[in-house]
Amino acid sequence: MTKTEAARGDILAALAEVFRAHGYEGATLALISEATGFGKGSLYNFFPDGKEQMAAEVLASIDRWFVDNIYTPLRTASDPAKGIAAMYAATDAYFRSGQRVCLVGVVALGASRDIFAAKVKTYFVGWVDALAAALRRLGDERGAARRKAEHAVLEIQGALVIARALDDSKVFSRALAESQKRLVKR
Amino acid sequence: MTKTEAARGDILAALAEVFRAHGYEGATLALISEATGFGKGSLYNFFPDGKEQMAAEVLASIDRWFVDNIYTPLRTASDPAKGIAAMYAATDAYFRSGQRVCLVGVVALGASRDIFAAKVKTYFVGWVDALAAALRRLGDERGAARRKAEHAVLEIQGALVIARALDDSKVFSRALAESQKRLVKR
DNA sequence: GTCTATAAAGCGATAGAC
DNA sequence: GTCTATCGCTTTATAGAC
Repeated sequence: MTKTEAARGDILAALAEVFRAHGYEGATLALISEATGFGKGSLYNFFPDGKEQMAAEVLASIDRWFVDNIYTPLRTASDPAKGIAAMYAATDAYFRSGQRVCLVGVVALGASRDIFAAKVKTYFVGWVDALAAALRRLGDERGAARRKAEHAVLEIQGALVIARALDDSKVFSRALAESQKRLVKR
Repeated sequence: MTKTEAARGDILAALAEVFRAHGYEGATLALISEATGFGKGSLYNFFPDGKEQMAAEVLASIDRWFVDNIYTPLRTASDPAKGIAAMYAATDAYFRSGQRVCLVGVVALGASRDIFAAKVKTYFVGWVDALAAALRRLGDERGAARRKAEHAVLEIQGALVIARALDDSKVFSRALAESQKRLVKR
């Protein structure tokens, strides 16, 4: 990785936090400028197409992170059950036990969904598919694996909403633990 | 109900749709003016404190609707199982099989959560409590009823995210049906 | 009560100096 | 590359005519 590529990664990480905290509509260039430490001129040098490009690249970088750190390990783990356990652990860490919101989920619920529909779909389909593959390796039939995987991802997104709404991170970690237990057991 | 109270109800309904579609930050007075059919001057005559008051009253009206049409029936149904079935049916109808988003959930995930934290909490606590009361009447022990109720509400919110993300309303209705089955059975 | 006109501030985006 | 200055537009909110 070159030096400028690494710097771009740092900028995308800061951008992601701003979009997470304020949503696409609420993330102003003033907030972005403050969070990244770059003036507007520099930001438009990095992202000629402005805010939309920033969000698109952030979503792409999040998807990349999940592919590398969650989906691929889930598919290639020698023990699928351990792979699933690692997924839940990584998910709890990534979302800071529910104190950090899922930007892709926020975009899915918001008005900007139409602009980023393809990226939103890719993210969730990737998650469901990788989890379903692990469940099949655990012996589940194709349809059951898909259905259970979709439901587990749904539970994670729901847990983020409820944890934020009740302002209680224990709700999130508990929901994840129960989801995992349910997934491996039945 | 007086004539002006009914008119205010109509305005709040139109306001709710705008906030649902664009979020708190994205709901501009221009959009609100178009949706309600009132000029900005009239809007500030109805809501002297502007956008924040509009959203606060919308959230209050949503909570009132859920108390009247979901929480209270859930508590007073002669058959708790039928009360729960009615809740799921009303929920599916209210959210238009997942094509309509939950404004309270959207607010919970967004930056405006801090402003409306109390109202968000009231809404979800009211739902969980009412559902837990029905489950207790079905024979569940106190802790189990609470835990299962919280999980069911979590599933509804998660289903809204996934249905919007995958752009598939079948996902929502199917998730609700499975949630209901799971809740009454075990 | 409802409107139009307008204020004051903030918005995304661009130009141009360095 | 990064900045400051600025454009043109939109934002929330207010004032005042009717």
